[in-house]
This record gives sequence, C-alpha cells and structure tokens, in this order.
Amino acid sequence: MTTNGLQHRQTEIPEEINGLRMTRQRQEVYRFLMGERTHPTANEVFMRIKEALPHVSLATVYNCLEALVQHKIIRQVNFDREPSRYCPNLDEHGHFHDETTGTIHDVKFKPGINLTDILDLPPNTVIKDIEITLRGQLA
Amino acid sequence: MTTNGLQHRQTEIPEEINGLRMTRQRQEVYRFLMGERTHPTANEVFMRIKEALPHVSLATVYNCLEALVQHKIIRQVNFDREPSRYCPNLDEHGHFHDETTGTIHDVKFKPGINLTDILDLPPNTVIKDIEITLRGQLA
DNA sequence: GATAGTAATAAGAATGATTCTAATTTGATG
DNA sequence: CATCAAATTAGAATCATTCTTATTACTATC
Repeated sequence: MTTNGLQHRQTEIPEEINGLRMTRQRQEVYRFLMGERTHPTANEVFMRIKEALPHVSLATVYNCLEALVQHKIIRQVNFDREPSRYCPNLDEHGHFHDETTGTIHDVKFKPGINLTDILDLPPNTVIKDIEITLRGQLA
Repeated sequence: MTTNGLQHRQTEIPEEINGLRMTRQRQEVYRFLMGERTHPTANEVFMRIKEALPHVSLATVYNCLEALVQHKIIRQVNFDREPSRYCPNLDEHGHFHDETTGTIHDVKFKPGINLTDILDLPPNTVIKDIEITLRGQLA
C-alpha cells in the first residue's frame, strides 16, 4: 500500500535516504542514475528526467545531485576537466575511461587489497576519499 | 659556452626536450615548475613568470603548459573541478590533498607494487594513464 | 644575410559547466 | 489553515579554459 498511486511500475524510493528527504525531483534523479550505468553528466540527467518532470530546471538537477552526493547516496566522478559524471555505485572502486568509445567502466580492486596498504602515506593521515582514474583503450 | 649570456644563475634548460622546442616562455614555465613543488595552477604560473617576462600572456601560459604536458615533460593534475595544477614529477605517483591546509603532497607507491596488479581490469585493456587522488587531513 | 614559410605568442573575445540570486512553490508543523 | 523552513525555478553571473586573429620569432633556403 503506497501513499499515492503514481509510482506503479517504477522503482519504489523511500521518502528519506541517509537523512535526506527524497523530493520528487531527487527521486527522479536518483531513479535514473540507479537504472543507468553509463555515468551520465548533469545535463544528461536533466534531459532524461524532463520526460517525467517537464518543468524541472537544470539548477534543480545540480542541486539534487549535490544533495545526493553530500549524503553519500551517489558519487561524483571527474575526468580531467570534463563535465562531472554521477555514479550510484558506492563500493570502493575506480573508473576506466575507454578513449576509443568514450565509455566509462567501474573497476574493482582484487579481493583483499586495501588501497592504503600500498600507498606510502605520511604518518597520521586521515583519508576521507580516494579517486582512481584510468585512461586507455580496450584493444 | 652558451649561445647567449642571459641565463647566468638560472637552471640551464636545453633547447629541446622530448622533441619540444623550448622557447623562452616554455623555459620560464618549466623552470618555475621545477623549482616549485606546490603544484601551482596556470594562473599562479602566469603571475610568477611575469617577473621574468612582463609581456607574457595567460593564453601563452596555457599553451606552454599544454605543450609540456603533451610532450610528457610535466603532468597535469586535477582535483574535482578545481583549476588544473601542474607537476614536474614524472614518476608514477598519486596526490594527497590536505583539506586543512589546502596543500598537495605527492604520494608514492610502496616498493614492488604494480598498480595494474591490484585492479580487476577487463581483459585486453591498454592503460595509458593512471591518476590517484586522495583527500583528507594530516591529523 | 635577405626571404619565405611555419610555429609561437599576445590580447581579447567566446565558451560552457557550474554556481548564485531572487522570487515562487512546496511541505511539514502547530 | 497559517506559518516557517526547505526546495525549486529561471535566468544572470562566474571563471577556468579555449578560441580567434594579428603579430612576432624561428628555421631553412636561396
């Protein structure tokens, strides 16, 4: 029993995630990202959720993405200075950017590997976030 | 015996590196980066080399940096969407961004570690470039 | 060493992703 | 339903970077 009947055939999204109230706009952004594994840009999210929310604004998409990132519901991914991309995979992982096709693939670490074990960090370092980016091609 | 006497007391820079003709502007950009380990931005490079070349333009600094990067003489380093920074350290290494002070530290890998060994890459992947970024604080 | 052709530089305009501003709407609460 | 805070909207502003065009500097050749 849902509180409204609008979301049949769509992924149910709770009213709140990690303390963030999931407004209609945030739901659409999040739902789209969950079903999309191509790491879309803010603009791509905007184009797509306009289908469900024709009056949504690009600023709102940026606001939603920022809120989702800050509440650790999605991750922001940057390649050089290209437009930021967004990723619903919260597991620790890197990104491989295939230069031939332009596609982006998540890269997992081999089991048992702890990133901080292999890095020569200064003592007393508190790591909040790690980003690994690879560029190349699938031969 | 140099071809001119202008560079006394400065690091001698060859006329060509990796096939790139080292013009006066490229020399100044490169010389500054070599002596500076703070990973300066294009604008910081610009401000500084103006002392030696008062008529240099910001566009030229960007051109020089791009040429140096493309000829693998320096590396471009990006943190999120902040202005790009430039680094003369060509060894494979990552960057630790200390949020408290805003400073950036090079991070080496522990001896014997090969990055591709610990990543679960798709088969037949040719890696051209790896970037590792850490954010946190020195407690 | 003058000349022609190419590369590099300079100055300022243009671009484009992102952020900001101000006004409106929505939602939660009493 | 009145109130207050939060979210959304539309459009303007920002700012690192790139582009354009004109000028200048090199290089190679005569």
